[in-house]
Amino acid sequence: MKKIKKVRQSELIKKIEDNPFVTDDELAKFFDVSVQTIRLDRMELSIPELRERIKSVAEQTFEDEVRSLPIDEVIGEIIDVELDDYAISIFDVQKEHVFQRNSIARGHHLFAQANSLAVALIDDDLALTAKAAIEFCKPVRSGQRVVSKARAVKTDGRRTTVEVTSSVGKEVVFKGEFDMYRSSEKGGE
Amino acid sequence: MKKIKKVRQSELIKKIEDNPFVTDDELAKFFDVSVQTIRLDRMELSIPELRERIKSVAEQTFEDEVRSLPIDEVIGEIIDVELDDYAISIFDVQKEHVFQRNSIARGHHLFAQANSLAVALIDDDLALTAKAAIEFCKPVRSGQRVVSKARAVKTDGRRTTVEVTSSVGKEVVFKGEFDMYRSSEKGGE
DNA sequence: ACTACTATTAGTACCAAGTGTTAGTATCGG
DNA sequence: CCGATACTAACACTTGGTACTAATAGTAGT
Repeated sequence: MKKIKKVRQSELIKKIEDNPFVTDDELAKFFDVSVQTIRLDRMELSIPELRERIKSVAEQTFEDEVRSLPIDEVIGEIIDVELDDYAISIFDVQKEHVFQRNSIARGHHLFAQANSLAVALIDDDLALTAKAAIEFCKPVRSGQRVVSKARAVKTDGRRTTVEVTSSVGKEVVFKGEFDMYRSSEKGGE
Repeated sequence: MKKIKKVRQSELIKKIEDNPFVTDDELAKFFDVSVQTIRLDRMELSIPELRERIKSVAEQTFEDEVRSLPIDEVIGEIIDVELDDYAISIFDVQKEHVFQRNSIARGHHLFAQANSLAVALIDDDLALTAKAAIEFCKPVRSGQRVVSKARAVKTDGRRTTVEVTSSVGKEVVFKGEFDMYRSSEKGGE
């Protein structure tokens, strides 16, 4: 005997979630009902048609791709910099930067903001991070704006120590000490 | 005067790459030619139709999602994991991960691989990085494959210390000690 | 000037995967 | 047995195309 409506509909949901690329026709054959019944089910469950499903999946990807491009360029926006002295950047935490489960920002984004700020601070063509000691003081959530402040505290030949503090409002969320390496010794200016 | 064919076609490619969701009709209006001309152009350039474009974008996402479903949001590809013990991931450094000037991988990518591996290693819904001490031992370049190995070395209540070592071939390029926090204490097994 | 050729436009038939609507049939509970 | 719910069927219409044919405009070659 055929499955009862409720059962079919709940299985339909799973089926479509599992493979959003399935057509009404295929579903009809699978459940051994008419295409119309599948359509009615979709109506009742307000599941959009195949093309809309595919489109929305594609739109997600596309937006993600577009948004993750500039991540490599500069993480956060540098709003002030005095080379070999201090630098400030801001970074707006958005949905794509957080864990889906708990909407807490993934550590590497905060690290990336601080690290790239430390790199930007060094007045040299080739600045690399040699070591770092970091601390994630408080979780950061989607929608929050992180202000990162970097300060060069010590320079010794090709090594520069940079201290970075990131805050949301007045609360410190991240602290790091970056040991930076440069290709040439700091020239006297 | 209208643009010559060659020009239109090269712009058409950009236009579609830029926004794969554009219809022939919209393109026809944009270039002020007939829909048929756009279709002929697509044929010549072997650009698939709207739905196929969208579908292929969606398929990518879907495949990606499937791959990262259980081990959510990891940088690099996890190839082995034993929860609360060890984990291994690989990460292929590509052009977009390096500084343009010197083609050396940006630190935060190596950090991200190590950090997300440390997160994946923790057998808990909510794993966060509290502190980390890291060292970039050797520059990594575009095209190289970084193998990252994480090992849980100490667990004390909600704190777990994870040691991560990343190598290219036999050479260690990154070392890190991550102090991870979990939402619930590790259950005795 | 005539021909050849390219680029463009127009129009037709067709397809997939639907929507929206109306109508008819089955089946089950009370 | 009646009526509600569930299901099926049929038809017109929509989008965004493919595939094909035919007509036209402009340009170059000889």
